[in-house]
Amino acid sequence: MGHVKGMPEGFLEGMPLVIASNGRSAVPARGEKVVSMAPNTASPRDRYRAQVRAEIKEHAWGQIAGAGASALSLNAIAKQMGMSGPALYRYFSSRDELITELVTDAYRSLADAFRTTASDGPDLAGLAHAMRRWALEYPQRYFLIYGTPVPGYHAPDAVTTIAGDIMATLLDACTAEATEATDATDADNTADVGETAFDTHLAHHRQWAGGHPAPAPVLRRALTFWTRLHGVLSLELAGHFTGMGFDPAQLFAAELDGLLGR
Amino acid sequence: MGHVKGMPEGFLEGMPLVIASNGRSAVPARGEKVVSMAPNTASPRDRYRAQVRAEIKEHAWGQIAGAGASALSLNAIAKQMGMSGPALYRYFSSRDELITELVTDAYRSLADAFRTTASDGPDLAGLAHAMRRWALEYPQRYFLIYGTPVPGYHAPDAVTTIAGDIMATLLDACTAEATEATDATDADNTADVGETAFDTHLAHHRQWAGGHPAPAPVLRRALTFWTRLHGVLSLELAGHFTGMGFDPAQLFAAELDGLLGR
DNA sequence: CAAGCTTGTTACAGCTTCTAACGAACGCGA
DNA sequence: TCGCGTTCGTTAGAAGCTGTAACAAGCTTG
Repeated sequence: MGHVKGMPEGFLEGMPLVIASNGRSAVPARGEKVVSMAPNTASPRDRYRAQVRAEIKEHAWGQIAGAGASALSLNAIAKQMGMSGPALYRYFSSRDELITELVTDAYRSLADAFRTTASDGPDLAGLAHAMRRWALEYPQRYFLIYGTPVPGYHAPDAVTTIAGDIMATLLDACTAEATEATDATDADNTADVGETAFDTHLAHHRQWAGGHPAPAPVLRRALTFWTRLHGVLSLELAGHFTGMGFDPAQLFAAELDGLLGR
Repeated sequence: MGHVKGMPEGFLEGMPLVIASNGRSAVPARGEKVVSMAPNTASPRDRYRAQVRAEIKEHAWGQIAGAGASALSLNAIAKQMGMSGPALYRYFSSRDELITELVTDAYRSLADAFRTTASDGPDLAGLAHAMRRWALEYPQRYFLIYGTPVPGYHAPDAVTTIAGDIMATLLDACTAEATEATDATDADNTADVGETAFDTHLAHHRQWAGGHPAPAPVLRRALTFWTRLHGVLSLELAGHFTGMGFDPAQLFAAELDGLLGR
């Protein structure tokens, strides 16, 4: 009900508002409706618009969790919200735009989880566990980021920026680990890790580090961390271990142990 | 043209037949039409049916390569083949059944690539390179197997069987490597690999090995091989390295080097 | 040859995305 | 306070999809 004709009466008080404590997190916690604090000075109409957009995205996440991103239906979302299908196109110009927003939010969510963890000190093991915790809590978001790509699709600038943030956090932690290691032992024995051929290749192809001062072996370490954790995590989330009997958590822990040098 | 009304006249000579040399491979090479050798005694109708099914699958692979599995359209395939939409339902009872077939074929294709490689001797490095070669040649098949899962979907028995075959091949290679290592050095120093906590866990949860006699450390090695290679490969195929500048092949080689003990 | 099975056709229901035209409510400026 | 433009939600409809039903025509087997 509610929406009979035209804009719903009293739309400002019509929905429970939750002011986001963290100004960055664009992905609401389960069941909450969030309006960012920054555009508090915005016009009522803008606030209502942001509100509806957030509600649409929430229903979208619900649908994705239930049947995957490919089954996302704007029409179904509209019905759930008690309005007609075409009304949603006032808020998202197309289904693709909505999905792009969800992808961006997923990246932001992961970046937030990483940054939050790293704020308690740059610790690779903590980052790894944060990664797994986040992935298990939001598998849909994980697959939106790391799942099957759409052949024609090209990610917008926003996500490449956020992906850079995530990588920077990881590089910070790897750098901290490296300096810590050289502090613990004597100087100049960093070479005991072994300079590989790929390290020298990386030294010449490091623009992806975005100005991060980490030396090539540290870049390589970050890449290895990323690929190995993704290897176990993605297979676990996709259910490839389900029929196998062992505990994926223990496999993850074992892989992390290997990464941290036993 | 061709199809005007009813079954096309002279359908037996209507299409170029290629008799499969390998009786197992259900996935045809690019641009070929394959009919298995075994049901050569089948009725002409059956042969025609298999022929059309294969042609449908070929067009399906083309569509998947172009726009992803979610964009696969039976109607579009029918048009490409010059017949009406509902006609396809004589060959596949639903879109899901077609996709399931494609998934099964993808598994079979990977299993064939593995088996072929292993027939030249059980060599882990060779298996790894075969994996990457296959994945780069058929990224769509890789993502059909290891990509984003559909929440409700449960794989049919056929694919779990084939997945078991793949794992068996990998376990064979890992076993060969282990015995080779113990032959090279003296006896009873297998312990220098280090028995991890996860090894003992695996020793108690090994039914997934399907009766393979490999000891727990070998099981663990197979798992590690699988997850690490998948980690680099899936990120490469999904394009997560594209903007980064370095050569994915070298990252893969480096990871493989690490896996093989430098 | 004749009966039956198989395959193709068109028509249609019901879903989807998305556009177009319209009316009503909001809210800002005068 | 009043009015007018903007925004929003509506219905109608095009074009596409999956999948079903009814029917026509040809192969194939008794």
